[in-house]
Amino acid sequence: MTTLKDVARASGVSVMTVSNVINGVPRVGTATRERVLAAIDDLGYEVNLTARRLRAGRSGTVALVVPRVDHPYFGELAARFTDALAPTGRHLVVEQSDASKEGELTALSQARLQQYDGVLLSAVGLQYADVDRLDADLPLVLLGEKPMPPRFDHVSLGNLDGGRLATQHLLARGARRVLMVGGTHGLTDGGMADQRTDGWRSAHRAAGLPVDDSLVLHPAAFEMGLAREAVHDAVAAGLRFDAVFAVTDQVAIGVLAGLRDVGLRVPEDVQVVGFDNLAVSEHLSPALTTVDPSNDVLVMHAVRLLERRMAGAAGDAEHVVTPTRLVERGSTR
Amino acid sequence: MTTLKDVARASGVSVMTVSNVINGVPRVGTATRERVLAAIDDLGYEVNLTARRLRAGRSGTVALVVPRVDHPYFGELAARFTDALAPTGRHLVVEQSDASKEGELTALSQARLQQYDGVLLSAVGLQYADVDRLDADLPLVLLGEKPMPPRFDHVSLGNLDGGRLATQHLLARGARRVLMVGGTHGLTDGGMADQRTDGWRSAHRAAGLPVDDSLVLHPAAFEMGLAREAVHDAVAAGLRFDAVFAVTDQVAIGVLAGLRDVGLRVPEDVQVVGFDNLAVSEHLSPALTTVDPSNDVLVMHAVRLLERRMAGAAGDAEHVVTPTRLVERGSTR
DNA sequence: CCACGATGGTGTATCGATACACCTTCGCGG
DNA sequence: CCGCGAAGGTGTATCGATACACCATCGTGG
Repeated sequence: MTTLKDVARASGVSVMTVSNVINGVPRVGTATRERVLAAIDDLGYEVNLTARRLRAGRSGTVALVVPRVDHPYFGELAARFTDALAPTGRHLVVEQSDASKEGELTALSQARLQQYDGVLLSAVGLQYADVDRLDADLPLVLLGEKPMPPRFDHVSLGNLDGGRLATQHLLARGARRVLMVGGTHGLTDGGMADQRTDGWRSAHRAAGLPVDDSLVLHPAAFEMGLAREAVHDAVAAGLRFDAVFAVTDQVAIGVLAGLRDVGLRVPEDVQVVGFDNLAVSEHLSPALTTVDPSNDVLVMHAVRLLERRMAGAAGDAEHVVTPTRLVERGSTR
Repeated sequence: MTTLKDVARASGVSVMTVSNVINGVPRVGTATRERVLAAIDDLGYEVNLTARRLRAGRSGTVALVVPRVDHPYFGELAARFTDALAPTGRHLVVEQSDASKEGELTALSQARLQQYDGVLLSAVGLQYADVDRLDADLPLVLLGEKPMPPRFDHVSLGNLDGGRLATQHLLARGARRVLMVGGTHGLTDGGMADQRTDGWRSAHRAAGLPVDDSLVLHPAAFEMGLAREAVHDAVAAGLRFDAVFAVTDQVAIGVLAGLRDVGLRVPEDVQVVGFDNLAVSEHLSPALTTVDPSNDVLVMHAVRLLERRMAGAAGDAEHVVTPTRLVERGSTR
């Protein structure tokens, strides 16, 4: 492995001069610079980022911590962040927090996160205490909906509004019994599902309709297969409904499959609304009506806030909630 | 920030003893060990991974480089690798190579990759020369189908077999004009699409049927929206076909949508087969018949080969191709 | 009763790049 | 012709952890 020293020797200057050339410090003469650049090219020298990071403190890298990237929502989010960070000259790496060895949250350890200039941390699946343990002076922006230590900047989606929007839409289209798949009964962790379910409740109240908690189905996880089964079970149990609000598009995909399995037509027999507006949703059969949570706004704010912290700003934490918007497609009338 | 020195001072021992405690070196007395651990706990000390990496060489981290994680195939792959690496005590981070600033392949630079103990590099979207530039002694396993420098271990999917399998299945089910969406005309880069298209050709020849290249549609990218439009255009142009082999499930989703748009029924009018067996595919309407490329086998081999290199093995590079398997669902008869 | 091995612990150089203070040399104004 | 500032360049300490050689103490077998 070639180091600064090798380049210095090869070009007959000191290591500092080589370092200065690499970092574009202007105090190097043109002839010298060229000699050094030639030597770098010659030896195929590349800077050791680990050493630079240790000495200079900066790494040029930002981490995005999400539960798993095989959930399309997080995959799409990661790609958005990558694009948003590219113009700033910083590089994004993705860490998955669900993949813990023996329940240890390795991805979340202070030691690991400290390697980065900044961290975008999706709060989904994390506990308040885990996050509270983190150093306050690590540039960190929280994403997602869980209640989290207020000392951190926090950007979240408009879950309450979105849940209300989705449900209102169904009610306005004539639905009277709106199944909430992936909802929660009462407050659990104050997270995404709680908030979206609250929106569902709130829309019922606003319309002067009763809130029937037996319509709230809570599968063990927000996965397509489980949602599909939940629909089978509900129908088998004789539960009557004329619409479904699925807590995520992912769940909605399972719901659409489940309804098809039991011979119910969408939107004629049952209307369906999702949440997230995944890329795949407009290509489903039928195309999925869904709540668009303005991920672009989320990303924009998160990057802005993180840049501010990385630049050393110490001010109060900012808490942002994105606007939501209903995207009407074929799964509702 | 607290360092080893602080802990040493607080517990009245040398930094080396603290280091030995942290690394579980057995030459530390029980009483001392406990005193040190107490001090660590007290001060909230966490090891500086950057310093450790610089000195000790190891980082405990493996990078997976994929084009983008918003493509479900890569998202699912990343999650699989994360799970496969967890038992080895190593940590996975995901880098995206498509996100280049001004066309620069930052994720692929030697400097960046050298930070990791090992690298799993998806060759999709990379050039031979880019990869050839990399140091041979970096533990690296190539994934994917492009022709790449043979000095690296390389695990790829059985694209040729899979393409043949898919097409054979369609022909066996009575199809006579199989549209290949996302195929290529002749050899382009020897990559995934070329190989799958070859499989399509090969199946035709094996069945004694003519190979009609006008049936090969090549959208600009393997995206749902473009595939959907490609189907519209083909139908509008009067192209006749009774089946579609989509180069990926992602493309197949677009194809299903496109066929629905123009009023063609699947599988009655047109049968469809995809490739990848994404999680979503079994929940589509109709459920998608697809080629399962044994990603678990891919992951297993890749991890095995990488471990071998990280352990210092120097032997010849191994090249593995995974077996493929057809998963029959509702999109074929 | 001494030599020697086991046990427990320490000092120092080092990984590679960079911050910072300092040193030359040269041109030019007074 | 001297002094001073600018331009170009260098030496050294340092970031934090670890490898390695070395040191001290003590128990025990010959």
